[in-house]
Amino acid sequence: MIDQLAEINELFINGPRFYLQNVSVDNVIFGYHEKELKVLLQRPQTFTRWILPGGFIKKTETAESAATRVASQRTSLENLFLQQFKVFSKPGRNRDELYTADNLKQLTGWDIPPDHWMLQPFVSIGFYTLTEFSKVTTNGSFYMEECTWWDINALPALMFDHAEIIAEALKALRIHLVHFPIGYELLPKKFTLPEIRTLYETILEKELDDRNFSKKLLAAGIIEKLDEIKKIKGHRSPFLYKFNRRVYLDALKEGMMVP
Amino acid sequence: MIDQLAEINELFINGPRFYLQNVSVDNVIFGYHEKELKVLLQRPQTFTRWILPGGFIKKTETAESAATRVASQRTSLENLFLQQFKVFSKPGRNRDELYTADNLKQLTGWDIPPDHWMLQPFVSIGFYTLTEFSKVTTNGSFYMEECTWWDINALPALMFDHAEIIAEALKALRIHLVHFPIGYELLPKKFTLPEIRTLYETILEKELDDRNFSKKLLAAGIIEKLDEIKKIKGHRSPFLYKFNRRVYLDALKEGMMVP
DNA sequence: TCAATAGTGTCTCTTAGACAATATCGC
DNA sequence: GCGATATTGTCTAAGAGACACTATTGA
Repeated sequence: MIDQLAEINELFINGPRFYLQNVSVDNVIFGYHEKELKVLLQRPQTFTRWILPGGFIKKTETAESAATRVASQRTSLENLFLQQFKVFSKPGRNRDELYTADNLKQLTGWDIPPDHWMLQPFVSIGFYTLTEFSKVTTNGSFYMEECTWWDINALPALMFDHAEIIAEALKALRIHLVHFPIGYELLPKKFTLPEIRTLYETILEKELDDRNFSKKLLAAGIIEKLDEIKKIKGHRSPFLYKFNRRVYLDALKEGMMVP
Repeated sequence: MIDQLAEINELFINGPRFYLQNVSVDNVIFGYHEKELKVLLQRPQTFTRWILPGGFIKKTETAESAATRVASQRTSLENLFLQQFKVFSKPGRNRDELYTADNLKQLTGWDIPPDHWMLQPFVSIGFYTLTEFSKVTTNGSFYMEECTWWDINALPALMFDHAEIIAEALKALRIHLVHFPIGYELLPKKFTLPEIRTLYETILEKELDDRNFSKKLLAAGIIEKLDEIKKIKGHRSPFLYKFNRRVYLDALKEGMMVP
């Protein structure tokens, strides 16, 4: 916490010395767990609306490192693979009636002049990633009262253009999903066919034919059947499968159509 | 020219007031003409290496408008559709042994202090577009001695990380090409089958089967055969075709596999 | 008639997508 | 046996890709 406080002081006071100005990163961290797709949002203590986890880029790091750093400061997630998907640059995009010098002063205790660098226009580089949200512990940063998951279909009121950023990230995720396999980081080592199919169905918000779906993944060699079943009460127990890591990674590189 | 000079003065002196700092746009403008794929580059008067047409973003415009503005300042191209493809942010990416305060002073006549805002680190938003290069007249900007087309396979020495930006843009263009039709802005209203096939072959740097290629475009309805031929000396004259604009635009929206 | 290029059809193989009956488990 | 869910195969249609001969023009 000391470190974090020191970093925040540095940010407010010495920001322009260490950080790039007029550019930020915003992370859309999608979390999946048991048929639900969620997004990680945070709310600064004194604000009534929510924001994406985001931050500024140090002069000594890439945008990707900045996005990864921001994500791991807010959550227990290390080494997330965050993917650039779009730059948002509409003039006025980071003006918001809540985001004023007064409110920032109230939030931080610092005296923020109206021309403070953080109140300047910013273009934001959007990143997204997909993770298993039950594994994530969120640690709200110093000024953040809350940092929690929200269902993708029931988002709270957001600040700035962050609703638009989430919408664009979802579009990007779905396009990505159709061309590349997903699931390696999201499912347990051993999983069932209904589990992986439901994952796809949840993200795409449409039903997939069970026969065709498994046929395709098996034919491609992406997943392999194990000699075990998962005990489930009340009905037939499903077989377990595992990813073939090599084929999976090849498909990631080369691309393939999935659903 | 007066306008341009005024703008450049404003840029050097009042840059931080009107322009975003630490962010720029760089345009990879691909030009196609008769089996050749080229890239538009410029060279500042006193420099020995080349750069991409690029510039800064005004606080009152989007990154897209900035890219379009820059492109139309350097060429006769208005309303180009420039496509964001990646942000480049490696620390030190815009350091270059040629790009020093001294050299900038020599180039511009202005007294550039070593901590001038243009010498600060910049992340750059990469845009690309594809155009017919025979239609383009280049007007080098004030400090640019030359602004010319270079063959994609014989690029000159470049400054900064611009060689990498071009390589990434080409990757993006090729992926785009496989999923969406191109050619509308690149070919004359009436064109022949060999012409459009050669366009694809040039960009992809591989041969396409002439029968399958035409079959596909015709079956999709993207192009339509006309009742005219193009007179060519020395051998059989090819038929002319035109795009079906509606189908073409639909394919642009929906995506399709082309080659 | 030759050189150069354009035009065109068929076959095979793979894949996408539609579709429904049977198996297992726990109660 | 029943309720709940998992598993699995076949058929058809469309598309991808391989492949080679004929047509036209002008010199």
